[in-house]
Amino acid sequence: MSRWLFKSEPSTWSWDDQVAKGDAGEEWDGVRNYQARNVMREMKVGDLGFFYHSQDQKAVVGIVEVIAASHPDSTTDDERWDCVDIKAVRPLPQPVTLAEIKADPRLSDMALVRQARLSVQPVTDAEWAAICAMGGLDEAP
DNA sequence: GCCAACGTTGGC
DNA sequence: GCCAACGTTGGC
Repeated sequence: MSRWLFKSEPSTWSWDDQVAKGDAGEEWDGVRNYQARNVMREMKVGDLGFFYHSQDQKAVVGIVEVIAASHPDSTTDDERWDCVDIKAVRPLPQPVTLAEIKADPRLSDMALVRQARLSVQPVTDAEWAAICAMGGLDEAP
């Protein structure tokens, strides 16, 4: 099972918005970037990901699960763009900030650090475990 | 609010 | 196919 990271501006789509959707989840639509789209095409149902708030908060705030594999983005007729559906699983007891991530040598290769503008990213198992621990989870899900 | 990074578009 | 111009994102 693979791990991912989804970046969102909270003013557009926040963790609270995601939680409010419950188990029904929501399309991660609106991505118009080939690299991010290609990342989503690799996702499988049951994969987990981090939910990251860009802009003001700049922190990983929660964990989401992929509940539908890549399919056409319903917000456009342009067939180039696909997206997955995700649902909120649980918040991190303590958000992990970008500053903490940048300060941790284990996380220096993360796309979050290397490619700030990529909105959907892969996360390695080691990075996943490290951030879960930093976020206050006893055990990485 | 500014600016660096970087992706996209369009003219040639 | 190249590259300049332009637009957007996101950190500071």
